[in-house]
Amino acid sequence: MAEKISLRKRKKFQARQTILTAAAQQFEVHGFAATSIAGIMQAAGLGVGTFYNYFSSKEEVLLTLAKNLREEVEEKISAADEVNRSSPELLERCCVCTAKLIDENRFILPLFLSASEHSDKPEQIPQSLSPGFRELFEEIILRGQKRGEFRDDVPANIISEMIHSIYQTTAFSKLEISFQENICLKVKILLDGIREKKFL
Amino acid sequence: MAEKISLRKRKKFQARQTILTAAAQQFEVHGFAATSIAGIMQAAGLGVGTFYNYFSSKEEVLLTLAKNLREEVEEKISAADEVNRSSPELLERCCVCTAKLIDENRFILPLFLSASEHSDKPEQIPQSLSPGFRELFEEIILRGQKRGEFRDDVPANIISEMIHSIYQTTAFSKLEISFQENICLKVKILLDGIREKKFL
Amino acid sequence: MAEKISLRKRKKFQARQTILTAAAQQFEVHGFAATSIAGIMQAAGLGVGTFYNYFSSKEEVLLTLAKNLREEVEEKISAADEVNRSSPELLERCCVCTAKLIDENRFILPLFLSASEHSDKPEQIPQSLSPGFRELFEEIILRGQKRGEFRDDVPANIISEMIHSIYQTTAFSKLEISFQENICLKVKILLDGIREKKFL
Amino acid sequence: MAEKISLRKRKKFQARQTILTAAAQQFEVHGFAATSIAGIMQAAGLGVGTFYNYFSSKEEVLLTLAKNLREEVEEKISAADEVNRSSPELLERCCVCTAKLIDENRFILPLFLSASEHSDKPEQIPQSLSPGFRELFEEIILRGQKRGEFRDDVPANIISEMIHSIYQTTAFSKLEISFQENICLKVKILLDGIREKKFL
DNA sequence: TATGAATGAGGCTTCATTCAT
DNA sequence: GATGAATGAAGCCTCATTCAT
Repeated sequence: MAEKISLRKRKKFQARQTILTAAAQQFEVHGFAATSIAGIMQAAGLGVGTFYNYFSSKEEVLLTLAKNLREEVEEKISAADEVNRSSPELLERCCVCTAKLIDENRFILPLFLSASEHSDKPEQIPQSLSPGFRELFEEIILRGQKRGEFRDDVPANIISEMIHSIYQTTAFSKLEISFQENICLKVKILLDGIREKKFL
Repeated sequence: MAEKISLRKRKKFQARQTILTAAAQQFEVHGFAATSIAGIMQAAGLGVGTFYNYFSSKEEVLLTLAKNLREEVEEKISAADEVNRSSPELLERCCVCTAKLIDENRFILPLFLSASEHSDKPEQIPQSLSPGFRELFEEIILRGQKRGEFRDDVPANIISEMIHSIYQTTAFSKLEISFQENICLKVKILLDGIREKKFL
Repeated sequence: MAEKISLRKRKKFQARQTILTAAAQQFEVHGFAATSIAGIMQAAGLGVGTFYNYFSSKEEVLLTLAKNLREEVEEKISAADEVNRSSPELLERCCVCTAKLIDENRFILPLFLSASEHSDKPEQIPQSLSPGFRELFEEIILRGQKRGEFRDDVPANIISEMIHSIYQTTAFSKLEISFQENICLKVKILLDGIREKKFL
Repeated sequence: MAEKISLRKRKKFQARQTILTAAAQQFEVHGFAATSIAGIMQAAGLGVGTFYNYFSSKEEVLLTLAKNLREEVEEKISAADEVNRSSPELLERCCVCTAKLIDENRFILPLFLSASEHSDKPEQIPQSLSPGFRELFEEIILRGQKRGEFRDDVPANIISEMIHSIYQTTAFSKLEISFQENICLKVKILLDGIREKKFL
């Protein structure tokens, strides 16, 4: 009986996963606005009605995809934080590994970021993704500022917003350079820009 | 007769203006996707059909709004360029006055920038706005690199993309600081980050 | 004064004519349903509103075009009738010269005939064209039947309807033969089919 | 499970049928152009959106109706051809039984024939119906010409076009005679007109 | 009389959502 | 839980028609 239930749960989980994957692919190909629920479910090889057993809207799917990504990022960052490093070093590492993850799920971040502008229901797409990133970065910056490793004439939240903006736009970049390299260069500039001058 | 025609043309121009303004306001309030043509025209106090006497789609309206803004920005930047200044100084000034203009038309830039990525008719929203900005900045940066005022281990187009990203995201910022101050702080970081080290 | 009026009238007549010609051309190019009043007036180089000074609907324009054609045909047929001929000869001549006229205004007949099917206001397109033709032919046939030149086991109106049908479909023919030759062949068959057998 | 599916499929088929019937009726009453999809679906007692589950345009509906009719006609004609007959006899029989079928679906043929010429989307209404008829008749005529039963100074395709025209116009006839009788009389004339003279 | 901008009814089409199976 | 046909609201767009100039 217990097995039966767990089997059922696994199956249910599977369908959910299938939908998420199909949605991700459709979003990537057609963009958020141009993707219909019918399209997702066709790509998923499931009936339209099934969608509503798992999600209540396209927005929720996107949110879920984004949350998954965020969780992965958080995990990686936490791992990076465990070793004892200087704040600039830590920040750089975090930026690099975040870049790697976003690169692997490239479409999600930009989609999410722009979805709020392009959804019919913008209220359903809260600022719940960004904080995940931003707060993590902000914490590192704050610590660095306390330790005197980063300049403190610019608030930490501004700096983390700036990091955020780098990811966002770079994901759309048309320049002939890889996403990760592009990020690295920008992070280098930023790090040089926020390093406390007396350390130079 | 000539007056008659000019009167009519003036009226026609006015109607166009009315629609643009109403559209801008609706875009700002509801976002691009959630704004319907009927909504725009209702806000404009005109019949739905009238829209099509002036524009052929919502995208075209957005494009027009954006083009108008870009032209203003270009003009200001050209003016700033005329005086002889150091590249960092020039860049800062341009950033500041661009910020001022964008601030006055805040909703347009982000809308445009994201619309180009995620409209149903992306082909109708070309990259015609951004270049206007980016190329201007890129030129200044290139000049500064040649003069040895800016670091040249990071390509100019990456840097101008970074500036671009600052405007884009800051326009969405939820932080409790004015748009222009926010931009100023970020530009300060960026300038410090790209200044040639030997000058320090 | 009289001249002024006549000048005005001539002008008015001219505008009307311009519209008719433009409409004919547009109908020919785009078909009846796909032609808009705006399109006609643009082709005519006149303002949209002007249309309503002369006609009250697209249907009326078509009707006018058709009526003009019919009048021409009637005239020719009357002329042909004046000389004394046998009925078959007369009928053949009439058919031939009708074919010639229709050929010169090819688009009108088929347009008219099908417009009744494709207009939103079929009630406005009466059977007022066909009678013009049909009655003329019917008269000739009736006379021929009375004289014993044509078989009379088939009613004259059926025969004239058959002639009518020949024009109608031949105007649409995709066969690689000229309209007039095509008509001639069919008329030959018809004449052989309706000739009183005792004359053979 | 299999039954479930078949039940649903049966229902789906029924809905399709309902729409076809309703469309046919609406076309007959209001004409093709004046019939709206909303009108069809209201007549069908179904929601507007449902239409698009089955057809993609009014044109497609018409095409389907016409194809159905053509198939029926072809079937009948093939059957008539199996017995050994003289060409004139065969042709007459075919004409008669075609007339019967068209009579039962009177509105379809003319609609189709004219729609193909004057729809907004003429490309969607190919010459796929007429050939069905015309080619069948043409074959019979050709055979008759080879056998010396029909005159051969008029090409077979002209003659079959003439038969075609008879059906087309007679379907619109306002004469006070039944469709089938009307056709019969005209076919009699045509047959007399194309019979090889030496047989008389 | 000529104009053409304004109008809104009306058609088309999409699609999220429901619900009977 | 899975299905997919049915639904109708809602958006888009066209165009005949009006009317102030």
